[in-house]
Amino acid sequence: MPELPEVETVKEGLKKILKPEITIRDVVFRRKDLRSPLPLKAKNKIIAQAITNIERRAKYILIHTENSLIVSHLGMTGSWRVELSKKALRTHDHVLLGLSDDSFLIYNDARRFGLFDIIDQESLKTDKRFSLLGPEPLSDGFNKDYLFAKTRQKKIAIKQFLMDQKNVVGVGNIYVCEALFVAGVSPLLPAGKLKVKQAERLVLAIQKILKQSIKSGGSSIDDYRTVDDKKGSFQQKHKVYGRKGKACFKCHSLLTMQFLSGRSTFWCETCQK
DNA sequence: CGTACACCCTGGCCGC
DNA sequence: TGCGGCCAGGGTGTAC
Repeated sequence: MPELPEVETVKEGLKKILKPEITIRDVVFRRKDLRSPLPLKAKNKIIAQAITNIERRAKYILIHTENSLIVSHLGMTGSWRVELSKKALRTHDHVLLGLSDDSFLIYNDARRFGLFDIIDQESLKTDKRFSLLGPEPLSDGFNKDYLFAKTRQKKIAIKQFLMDQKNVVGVGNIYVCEALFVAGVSPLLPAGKLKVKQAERLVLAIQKILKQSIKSGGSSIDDYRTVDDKKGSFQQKHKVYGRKGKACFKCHSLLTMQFLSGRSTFWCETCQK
């Protein structure tokens, strides 16, 4: 579910709430693990610590404290929200951060594909989860020359290439479909066959789609919610995702859906070559 | 190394 | 109304 626009929206929402003077008063883990074990022993590292900064890297949210770093990933169904009382707890609320303003920051994740970890600030550089990541799609490092060079000799489909976080981060199943449509590139095209022109159109399309979605607060198909527990609205602007058998907005032929490495893939066979 | 695939897990929806 | 099957925005481990 959450791709770059959703994670960015959640990060911005957390930033508004977690003012610099706020400290973490208490940490409660309501189960032992999500996808990986919860850092049961490391929780003392963040107790009584002030929150100093919050940033997003790829689809991860990084909450800096004075001495440590909270690493969070929303997986498919993760969310962060704030409550003023423990009476408001819901099923799948797995981590509670009690804050110095008496509110609770809560990580909820039905499918538990997400991540909540506490690491040392220095380990960020060496941590395997981060050291192998590709460039941010909205940074200068992601440009047509990079994409063209990086795709050379690659046989995998361009869609899979773009979803591989080693090549570029933050792009998931929805936005890759949308960006490929905007760029007029077939998801099945072997990455190595991409022309310079197509690489240029793809970079621009990815950046445009991601920026538009961030403005809409992301796409809420099902579970995704902002920190205020609201839905994003970009799903209303999807041109191909979820529109199998419906008319293409450009040429009116019927959109195709096919599974590609287990992920549903939507596109227009007429407009995307 | 690159690629393909199963798997982790719960819930909602669809068809019977 | 109930139930089984299928599908879902992600990432990783394993096998070739």
